Amino acid sequence: MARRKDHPREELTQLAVTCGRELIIADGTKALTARNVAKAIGYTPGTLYNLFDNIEGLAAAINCTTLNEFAETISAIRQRSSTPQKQLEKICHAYLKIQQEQPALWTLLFATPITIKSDTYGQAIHQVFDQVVATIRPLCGNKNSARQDAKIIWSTLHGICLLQQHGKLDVTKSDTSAVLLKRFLNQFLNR
Amino acid sequence: MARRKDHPREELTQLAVTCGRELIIADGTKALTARNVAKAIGYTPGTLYNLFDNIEGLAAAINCTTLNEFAETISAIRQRSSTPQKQLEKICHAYLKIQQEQPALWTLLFATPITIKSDTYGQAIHQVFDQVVATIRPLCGNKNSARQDAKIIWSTLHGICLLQQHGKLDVTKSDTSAVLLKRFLNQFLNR
DNA sequence: TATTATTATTGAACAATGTTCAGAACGAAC
DNA sequence: GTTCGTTCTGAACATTGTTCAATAATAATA
Repeated sequence: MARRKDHPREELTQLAVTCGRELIIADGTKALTARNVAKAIGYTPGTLYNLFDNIEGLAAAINCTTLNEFAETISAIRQRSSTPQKQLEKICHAYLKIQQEQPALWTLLFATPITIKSDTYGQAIHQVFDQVVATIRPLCGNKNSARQDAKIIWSTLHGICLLQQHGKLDVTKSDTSAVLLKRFLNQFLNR
Repeated sequence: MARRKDHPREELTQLAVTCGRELIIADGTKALTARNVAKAIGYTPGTLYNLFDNIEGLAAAINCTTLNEFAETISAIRQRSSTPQKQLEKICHAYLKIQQEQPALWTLLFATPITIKSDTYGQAIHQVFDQVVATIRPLCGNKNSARQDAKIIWSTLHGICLLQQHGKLDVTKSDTSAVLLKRFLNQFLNR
């Protein structure tokens, strides 16, 4: 039996998140099973249910780390880049990059239904989204329309990546997600 | 035992699709299980695997009917409405309407990963999508940009509905999917 | 130090899922 | 009536998530 307090609870939770993440990166979202994760952290399935309400709780925790990383990336972009427009473009491309480089993590985050009710999760999303709103604000008239525009841009990013993922609708060389994004931003912002 | 040829194969397939659809409408996508459908059509689970490769095959068949209905709706809109712009608006609202009135069917169609490889499925999608392209074409310069714009609009519709579904990012009364759609179309098309 | 209390962990169990397949039931053909 | 080819069954298997009484390990206490 694993020794008690080999890992304090907080550390064990973090370990589960890390191992779950690696399982997903290695073998896709379907690899995130209770038994797989338990084995990876050297415990039995039951222990996971001391750490999370259910397996969705673990998924949500993994998504939070992805979101936090993205929030960091955005923060760096906003500090470095010059104009709001340039910042926005880079943020959008950073979004696309997540899907390109970590498709499985992106899938868990944005293409897997998470029906959980968690403040932490909502906060993690807003740490990303609110920065998008703030970046757009100078490009819009008032605060309200900035939120709306942010939601629209966010939605479009989502949708473009979903098209990309399914390989449907011939997202071929000429219509890559980057091309679609560029066209969208041009037409949507230059008005 | 159910009698042989009580239903010819084609009819039985259709029955499974219809019953599966009703199960989904009644109890959500999670109700689409092999045993549930088998029970509903008065057969045993094994029989379903004579009709479909796997349960995803049934899901795909159900999605095809949803897509075909949508294609019909679009066709009617294009015949009745006046300008291409007006047509496009109505098509987009018809998309939103599917999610509003049949959320579970919409979820199966657009928010559930279907990894199947089927010509029929691809055709059904294109029967919808190609009409969107055709509608947009008069609003664009050339054919290529029409396809790109159609993909962008399609993506945005997707994304807006996903926001709506998750209830994330405060899609409140003031920022309904209809409001976001209107703003998007205005800014994206009136350039 | 010995005993008790607390807590973490196990591991076996349950229900529900998709899926397979040998064999039974059936209709048709001869 | 016998045979043949389908269709359908229903029991099985593997995997899921999830629970929970029992147990082992530590902490607290006498």
